[in-house]
Amino acid sequence: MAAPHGFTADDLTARARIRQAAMQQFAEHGYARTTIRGIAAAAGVSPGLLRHHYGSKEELRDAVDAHILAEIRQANDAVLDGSRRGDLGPAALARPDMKPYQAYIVRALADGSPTMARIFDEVVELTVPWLEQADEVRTDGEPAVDARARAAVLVGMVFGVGLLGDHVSRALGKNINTPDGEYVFSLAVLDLYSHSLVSPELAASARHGIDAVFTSRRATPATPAERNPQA
Amino acid sequence: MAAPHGFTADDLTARARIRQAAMQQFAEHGYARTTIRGIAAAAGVSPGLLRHHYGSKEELRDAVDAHILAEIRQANDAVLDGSRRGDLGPAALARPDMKPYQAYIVRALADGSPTMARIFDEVVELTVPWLEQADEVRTDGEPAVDARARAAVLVGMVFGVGLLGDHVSRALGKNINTPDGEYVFSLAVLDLYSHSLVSPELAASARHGIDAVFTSRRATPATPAERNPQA
DNA sequence: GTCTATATAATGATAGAC
DNA sequence: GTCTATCATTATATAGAC
Repeated sequence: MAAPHGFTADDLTARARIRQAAMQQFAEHGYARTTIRGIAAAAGVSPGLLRHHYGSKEELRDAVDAHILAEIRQANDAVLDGSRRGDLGPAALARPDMKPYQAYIVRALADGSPTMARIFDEVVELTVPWLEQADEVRTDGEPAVDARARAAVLVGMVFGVGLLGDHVSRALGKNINTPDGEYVFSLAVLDLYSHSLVSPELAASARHGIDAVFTSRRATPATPAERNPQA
Repeated sequence: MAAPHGFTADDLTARARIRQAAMQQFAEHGYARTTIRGIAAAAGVSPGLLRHHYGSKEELRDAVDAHILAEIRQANDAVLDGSRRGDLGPAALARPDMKPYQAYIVRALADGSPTMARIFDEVVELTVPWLEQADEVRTDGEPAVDARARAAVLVGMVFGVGLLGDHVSRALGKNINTPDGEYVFSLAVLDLYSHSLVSPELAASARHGIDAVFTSRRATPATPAERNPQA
């Protein structure tokens, strides 16, 4: 969000500025390295005021989580009817109206926020039908694992890359937090999504390698049921 | 590693036990939340001994980084001749001999370790020829962005998912740190690698959407040079 | 609602004995 | 090489004035 349209940060109440500053600091530095004093300074208020409005550092975090959850719910209801949600899949996080919360969401996930964990799970649910749609045109037989398992891993990868943005930017030669860098990043993600990265032969070989490793390690071959835990 | 084969933790010098405990604690809790006292307790020594052997918390971190870097170099030289390295691509992290370091590497990346940043960059380099190989059999024209850009994003995703292992495990219904969970995880990753996740039509539509967003935001259409920053 | 001042706890760093 | 004891700093939590 930043400030609502037509208003600057100066127009926000101190309470809102604190929440906003906390979101930014938690997203940038993580919970542990963020200090109450740092948030207060960023919000232009005294440390004491944070306690007055939010009680403690942890309660402030909870308030930020709750606020973002509410914003997401509202954005979802406004932008999407239910029938379109399945179109999004793992790209849900990339929606323009999610942009201000992206960094916070992934950082809070890494920090163990239960609220953001729910978001994660919901995006996994969005992703299942998205993968099932791709499965329909699959030409090389049944998937090795069910769609939910693949969705969990895929969403983990898509969310997780946000935690390594500095490294991706460096390797990319462009900062992915600038419009140019974000553009290249988006195209790269889309290209990776829309193409197979290994040949069927190499995939079969890798599959045998995986089975060999885990069969010997577990001393029993995997059953189909184990490969499809949710089925 | 854990202890070298044939030896238990009790056989290691205190210095080595401290390094080992530090690696484990940094990997599990991150640098900021890990305490000197916590490491000392895990290693079964006094906090003072950490200073004696390593000087400070940050120097201890550097020592862990250097040790892991050396282990990786050694494992690379032992297991691989140069010609085989390109086969690995982003799966380099998944190599069995990298297993003990996986969690530390990705956590240290998120914590900004320059040493692990070098590892990241090297895996990106390993991944470029891997993607170029896939490009050779591509049937739908030139990639939207060059292989290095896609490699950067792909490696970011593969490494990044390790930071959200708890959430992936929950969504998966299996702990990916157990053999069963790791097996399902590996199969899911391979399946995602080896299949296109969106139809060509949907990809083209998404491409138009991306171009529309960034064209309007930047007020100038992207040039081919911008889409291929390293070319 | 907002601030200043202070209490309390945790942590990294240090000194010195064995 | 290893430990105990202590210092200095930082951060959160709290109390009370305006």
